[in-house]
Amino acid sequence: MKKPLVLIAGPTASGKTGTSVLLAKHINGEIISADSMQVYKGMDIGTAKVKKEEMQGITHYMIDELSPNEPCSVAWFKERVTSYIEQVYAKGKIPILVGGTGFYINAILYDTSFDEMQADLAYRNELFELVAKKGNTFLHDKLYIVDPISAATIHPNNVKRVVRALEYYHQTNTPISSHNEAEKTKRADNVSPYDYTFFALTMERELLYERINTRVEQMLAEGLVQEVQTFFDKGYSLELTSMKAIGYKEFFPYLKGQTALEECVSSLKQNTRHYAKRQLTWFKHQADPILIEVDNYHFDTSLIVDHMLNHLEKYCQK
RNA sequence: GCCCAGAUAGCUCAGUCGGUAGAGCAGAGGACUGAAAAUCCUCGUGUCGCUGGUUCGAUUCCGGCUCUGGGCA
Repeated sequence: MKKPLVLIAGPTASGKTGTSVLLAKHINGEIISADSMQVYKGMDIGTAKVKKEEMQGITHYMIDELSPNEPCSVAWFKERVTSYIEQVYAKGKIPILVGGTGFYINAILYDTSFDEMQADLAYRNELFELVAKKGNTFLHDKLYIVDPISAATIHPNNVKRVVRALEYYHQTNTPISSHNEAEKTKRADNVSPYDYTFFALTMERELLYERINTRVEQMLAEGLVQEVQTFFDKGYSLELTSMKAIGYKEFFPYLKGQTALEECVSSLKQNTRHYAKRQLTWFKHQADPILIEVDNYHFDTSLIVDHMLNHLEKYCQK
């Protein structure tokens, strides 16, 4: 028998946090974050991490798991989350996976398989040096020889992907395209280890952009710049995955004294809007969630949760 | 009041030696399977300020006007 899993996704600033806590109270749930940046300790304001008081006694997992100088990856994330999900079941509760990182959500939902192998960083670097010397097309041609199917789908300029495909082949001697095919089939066939209900919060684009802008202002008022400053002072650089987070990377030029604060702020807003758009594209095409237009509910969390409960009747004991 | 420089896509601007125009940004759409808040792809018609004139033909040259900067009084 498959066990229940509730998912709440949505772009940044769509109200996931409040909604998820309220829902958790109704269905005796616990929350697992599906956010690639909230896993980092100390990155609180910029990632809009749930505050203690907002949790309202609901247990949250996958927050503050790593130090910002550690790398993060889907594989690691999946392993962690899977064990947390089991913990929640053991308590007789329902896990609610909440977050904006679609890639991570799908890994859980469709049980994407990852080999045990570690990333081969040395080989990656080798390839990056090669690109620097010989250009994008050269590397892409190299991929074409071992994995023409991937080469056909991956654009030569998408160096990161080309490198990963080559790395995969280097490690396993099989093309990543066949692995991808297999994983895609799982989604197409709706194969999931869970009896899941997947919600995604959306709203009119213009409204979302407005909310993003005001949220950035709030973050600044809460001391976002000082937060970034502490990492900057520790010598953390933009090389780190964590420092590539929106809300952090934008302030580095300011802290280095190269750019006016105002400029960094508008680029932060800009990047957030772009990000939200990418998230929406993901949820529209890479998953098949129940879409909830939160503006139709006047952003009223209890109305939204009521609506969710209609889909979750079977889990409500009362 | 006079002089100078501008006025072209939502914004910043390029350009047309006279044949009705194009970049960046914004915006929109999309991809994604061990970096994903990352990475990458596609999409540009607008009374070329208004108005006369020259011309087969003006956004482009000439005149006037309006507006916006800057300078001089």
